[in-house]
Amino acid sequence: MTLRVRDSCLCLHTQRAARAIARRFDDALRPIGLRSGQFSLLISLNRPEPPTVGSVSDLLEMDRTTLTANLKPLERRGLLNVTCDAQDRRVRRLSLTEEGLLLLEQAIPIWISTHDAIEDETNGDVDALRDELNTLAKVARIEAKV
Amino acid sequence: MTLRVRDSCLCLHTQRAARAIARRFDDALRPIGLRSGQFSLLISLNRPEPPTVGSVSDLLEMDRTTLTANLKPLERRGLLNVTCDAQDRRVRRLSLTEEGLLLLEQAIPIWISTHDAIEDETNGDVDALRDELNTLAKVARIEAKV
DNA sequence: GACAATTAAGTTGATATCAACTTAAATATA
DNA sequence: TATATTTAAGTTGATATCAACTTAATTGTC
Repeated sequence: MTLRVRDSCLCLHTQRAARAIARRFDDALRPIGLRSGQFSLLISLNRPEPPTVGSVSDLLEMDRTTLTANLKPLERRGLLNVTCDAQDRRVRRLSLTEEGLLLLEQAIPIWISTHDAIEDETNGDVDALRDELNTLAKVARIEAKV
Repeated sequence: MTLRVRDSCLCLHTQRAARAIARRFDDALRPIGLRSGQFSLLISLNRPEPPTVGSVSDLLEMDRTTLTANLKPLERRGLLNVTCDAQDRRVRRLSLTEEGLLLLEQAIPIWISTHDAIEDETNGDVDALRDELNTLAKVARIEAKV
């Protein structure tokens, strides 16, 4: 029985793939001092309208308090700013600094080459995988609230 | 450009799905005091021959030092034992205790119902997803060593 | 057998993750 | 308008994650 669980558990398999791919991007991004999660976070902030804490944590399927914690080292490095919203003072808006934007520009070519290499090696339908991951995330989220 | 990255990045999408599904299993397993990762770890130990630290961290695609850290709370709770190998004294062998096995038996039905619910909701080919996740993990691992 | 190289695992320090609780502001209701 | 409810976000404490460094034991080479 435990064998069946070990071999079929979607949670285990997703975690395992997530750790492996995160390490791959961590390695690639190390020269510019970013981790994979930090890159994903910065990418999520590059919008015309600075997003709120809640909207970014929803986008990343991440606990709100995790995001708060993750912002701190990036804010210390001057890569982003956290400012109060003018209309609603409960709301915090997250924006990239000039420095953050410059670092992101350095990160993009690294992301492209790393991602291309993984896609090439995968030899599968990457778009289908992405769709299935989105479905999985959505299902897990909705179910948890029922 | 950052939009393309955000929408297509396999790293981001895998992390996101991993967080969502982990929370789902965390919720389900909370009544028996296990997190999803702890459940996966205990499941990995339920073998005739107690596995070594290195073999389990390979199986879970997890850094060896992460596994060392994760063992501690479970060992404190008396769910597993860490013992020296008789042949090679560098090697540590990990085994479930009686208590750990009993807890695992309580966890199995929770896993089944949770996993079934997610599979039902997914409406997709879960086996294909699992295969693609395995490929992704394998590719990321091999590439990193080149 | 002595010593170098390799291998298995632990320690430390920084970031990541989430639950439970708290704070503060906006909104709804009396 | 006063108070209750709701909403957005922060704080604290525990576990999770990994890199860099270290320790200790085995293996290889002379």
